[in-house]
Amino acid sequence: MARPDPHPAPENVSDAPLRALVGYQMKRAFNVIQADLTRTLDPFGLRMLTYSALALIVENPGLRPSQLAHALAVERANVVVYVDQLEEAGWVTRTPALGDRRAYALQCTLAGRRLYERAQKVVHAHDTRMLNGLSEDETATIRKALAQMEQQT
Amino acid sequence: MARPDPHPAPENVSDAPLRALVGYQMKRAFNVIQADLTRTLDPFGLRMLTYSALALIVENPGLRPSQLAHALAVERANVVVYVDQLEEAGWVTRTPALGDRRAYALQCTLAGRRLYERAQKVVHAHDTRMLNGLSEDETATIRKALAQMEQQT
DNA sequence: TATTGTTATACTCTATAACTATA
DNA sequence: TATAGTTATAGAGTATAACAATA
Repeated sequence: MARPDPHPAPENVSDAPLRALVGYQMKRAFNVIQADLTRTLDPFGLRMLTYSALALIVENPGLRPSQLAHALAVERANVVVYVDQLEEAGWVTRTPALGDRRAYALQCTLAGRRLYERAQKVVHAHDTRMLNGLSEDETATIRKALAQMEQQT
Repeated sequence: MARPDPHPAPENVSDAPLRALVGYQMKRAFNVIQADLTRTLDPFGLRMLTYSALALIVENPGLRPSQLAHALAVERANVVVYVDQLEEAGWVTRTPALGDRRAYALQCTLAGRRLYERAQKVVHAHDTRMLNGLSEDETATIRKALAQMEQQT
């Protein structure tokens, strides 16, 4: 007579111990947001990082790549790639910085500025959609908490 | 006579338009948390994903890889790699599932369970540290918001 | 036909190390 | 010596496509 399966597949998978971790919830939420934002920006030829880099260059003409790296909280080496892509697409220019021949001044082109303005609309709409159903107080709390987590070493 | 630099480096880089996006704040906070958790788990030979996979296997003996993929919200193909790593380290076993010769039942070993219990402590401490200074109400709000963002398509 | 586990692959994000030109 | 930009590289996360075995 056959004995019952010693390892039956669980019918209800419990992830309670993981769900208890805010860090785990953050990861899951962020993955969904990231994927959604990637789809949102794809028609513009941008990704979250190239959009962010473009935004900073539009807002801060003459920005140096090292400043951009610091503002984005990534290594300088990675910024090179983002700027390469933005430059190849004709949205950003590198011009030699006066007064320091090692450095470059980043500027957006007219096409770059216009692209940013169009993309900004959909990004903000995406962000609003993400917060759909949350009160202003709740949103403020989230902003505060995220800012604090970022500081927390 | 030299004209002034037409592209001086901005003295204060403005990232206000990006900071206005909760998605951007999420990304920054998550990067910090992720890096910190990676360092926390490194001494155990685990990463966030292998820790999560191990947790689910410990809590749900007999779990199928496809169930694990669903629970982790990743593709089945990626789960293969996590289970490979956990199996090679001797923390998890794959045994043929009775009743479906395509499937496997995942089980943790005694070493796997003990590792999980030790790692769980530091992970929970990490999570608590991350929320340091936030009230219970605020934490509850964040949990609610994150859960909702994850649902938001 | 559909599903399970798997392999192979590609793209992205991130970091580190080392190089060059310049400061 | 130190810094700015760069190149090369490696590890990790994620997704898609396609396959064999089985349902």
